[in-house]
Amino acid sequence: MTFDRATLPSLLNREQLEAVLHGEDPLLVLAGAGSGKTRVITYRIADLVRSRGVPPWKILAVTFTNKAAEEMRERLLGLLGEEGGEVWISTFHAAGARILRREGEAIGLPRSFVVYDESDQLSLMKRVLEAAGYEKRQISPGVVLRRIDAAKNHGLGPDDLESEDEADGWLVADLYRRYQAALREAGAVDFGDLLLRLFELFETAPDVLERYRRRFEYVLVDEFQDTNDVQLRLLRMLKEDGRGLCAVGDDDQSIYRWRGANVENLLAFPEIFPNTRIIKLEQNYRSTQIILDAAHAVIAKNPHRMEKKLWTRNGPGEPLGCIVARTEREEAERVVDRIRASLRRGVDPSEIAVFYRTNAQSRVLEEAFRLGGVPYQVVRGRSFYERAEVKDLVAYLRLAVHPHSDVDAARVINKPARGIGATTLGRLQAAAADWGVSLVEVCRQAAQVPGLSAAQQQRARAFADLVGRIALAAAEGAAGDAAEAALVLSGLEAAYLDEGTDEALERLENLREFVGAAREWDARHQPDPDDDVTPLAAFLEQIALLGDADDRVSGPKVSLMTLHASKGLEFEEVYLTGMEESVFPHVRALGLFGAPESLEEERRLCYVGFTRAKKRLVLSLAQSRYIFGELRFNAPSRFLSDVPPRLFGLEDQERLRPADLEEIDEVEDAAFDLDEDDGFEDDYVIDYAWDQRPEPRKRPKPPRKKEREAPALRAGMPARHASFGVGMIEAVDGDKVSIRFPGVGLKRVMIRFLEPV
DNA sequence: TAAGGATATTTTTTT
DNA sequence: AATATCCTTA
Repeated sequence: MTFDRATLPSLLNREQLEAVLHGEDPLLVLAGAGSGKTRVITYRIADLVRSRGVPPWKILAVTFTNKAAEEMRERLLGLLGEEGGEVWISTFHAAGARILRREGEAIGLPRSFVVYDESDQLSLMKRVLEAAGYEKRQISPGVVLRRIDAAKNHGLGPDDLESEDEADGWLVADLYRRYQAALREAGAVDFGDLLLRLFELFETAPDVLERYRRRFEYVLVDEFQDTNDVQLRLLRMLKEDGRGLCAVGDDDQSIYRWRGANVENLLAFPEIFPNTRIIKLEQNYRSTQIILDAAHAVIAKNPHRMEKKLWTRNGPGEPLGCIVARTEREEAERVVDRIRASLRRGVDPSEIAVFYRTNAQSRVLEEAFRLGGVPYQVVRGRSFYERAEVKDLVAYLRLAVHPHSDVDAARVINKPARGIGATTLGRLQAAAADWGVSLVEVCRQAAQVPGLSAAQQQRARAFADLVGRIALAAAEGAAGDAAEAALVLSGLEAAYLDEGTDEALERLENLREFVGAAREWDARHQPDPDDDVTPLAAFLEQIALLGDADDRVSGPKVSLMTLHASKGLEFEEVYLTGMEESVFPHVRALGLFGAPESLEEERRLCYVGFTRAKKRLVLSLAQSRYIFGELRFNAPSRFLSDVPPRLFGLEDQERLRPADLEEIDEVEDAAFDLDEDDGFEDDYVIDYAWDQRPEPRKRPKPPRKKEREAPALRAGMPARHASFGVGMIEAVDGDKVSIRFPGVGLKRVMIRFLEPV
């Protein structure tokens, strides 16, 4: 597939075509869900390059997630071939990191700076609080960090906070200053800094700004409704008059207000940049009319929005589905049952998704999927790199690149245990504060530290030594070699092997997988001659910014994710779970807790969720659910009653009553023949479940595990199976039993999937 | 100093 | 329910 301008009219509708061919004046594309905005952006870039002779490296395309960037890059490669790879496509944050890496020395940022993620920030803030002499109980590091982060998103420094009317502004300002100083000492930046310090760079070094101004002749920004104030400021610096700037967005899909996103940026775009051409894309190519009507019914209740209504030629489609369960467990099981029915009908598992409001809801769902033997995949941003053992190894590697990173040093100084406990660490940290040097440096000069015994001095020196040796290995080789060296030299490998428990071996397995990921990265990335950064430093940056490298998923699977993670994706079948007041909309958006604006954001989130579905949308709820380990009874979500009953197939009714939902639910279950036995489970489902790699994080308590693994079962005993219900055992054979379920017939199933009655 | 148990605290969403 | 933190004991 290559690009040819002449074919565009046959590929695009009138508005899309206009957006693609539009000239240099600022352009704002208001693109409803599923209206083909990625298509517009990619074709516009292709047209700039092929028809208008713009060198690809003069184009910057900014996306909101790394996933979106990846997808766009692929599409461009398809349209433009190799040249497509020369377009700069990345998130704002990744672009910031890249520019700071090259130019940051102008504002005192070392070339090898590390990017701190949330947990790094937290440990740093804890240390800051301690050093500042605040009582631990009085100030929560998390709260302070949230305040600082909010300030950074608005482009505010400590001084700006001091003048705020908030009574504790001075306190936050004080901690903000100390926190920044600590980051600077560690040679680190946090997420907010990637933007804010870029701004600082452009302000202090006009020549640098000028270079990038000239370089980025065309800038395209996707998901513009979710940009924050600093991002807008950066754009205004790069494109003062807006010429060559194209923003694409949808105010109805703004769901990151809590992170500093400001819809006003989108609404005010035409005023900020004079001569803006506005193009609306309202034809939807993704969903059925029923799904669009449902989404519209929910979003229309928001007062402040640019009125637009999506339409489609796809036809009405089938009515919405509905599940009313008694408990969250039952909800999960019923969702899985319906999915199994769909799979039997031949729907591709990768075309099915289950959404939820909070990550915590995934646990029960995962269990149900595992028990039901349906292949699934949790789409989580960065779970792998958040595992404790992986973070440990990363800490060693970051120390190798940057020995000043005290957070990392403190993390691994006694990992594996090498006799440097809390007391010794405290003394070392005190000395580091006194002398104004890093923890590793203090360790090197341990003899000078007051109060250390000879043995402790020796251990501390050995640690400094270790860091040096890993650094040596890292300087020479690729990221993979460095990771391997860290794993072995640190003693982590030996310690896990020594421990020898299943858990330890699993952690070690994760670390080996990490080494593998590093090697794979080495193979795929040739060093950028511009950057003069070691492969290891580049790899570390990539894992700080980017999530799980787990996109090399094997085989088709059902996707589980939060509503936020679903943005930009589409599936034939979508299950939206937890449709209950105070789950969705979330408690914190309701009544006492939330401002009215947060309820509006929940509504937009619902709109986003609905519009992911192409053909079938099922809404589910549980009448009772454990929250914080406490049983709660929640009313059905207000979003359910916003949906006109006719969309559920109830023709002659004005309003939806709770009882109606249950009725629809029952009718549907019957329609799907959920009890049908067609051998599907045996061939596909159950075996698969047995293969599935266990989730490392979940380790059932030993007594329960035992019971699960080997219940004492004999012929004649009853047992319960998650999907088939209670049946009578007829024969036991190794780890399988033959068991007869009423209405299902005789089945051979793994004992593991049975529960005693 | 390390390990294990009791107790407090937490969860909205993520670059 | 699951974790982080504190506290006791060996």
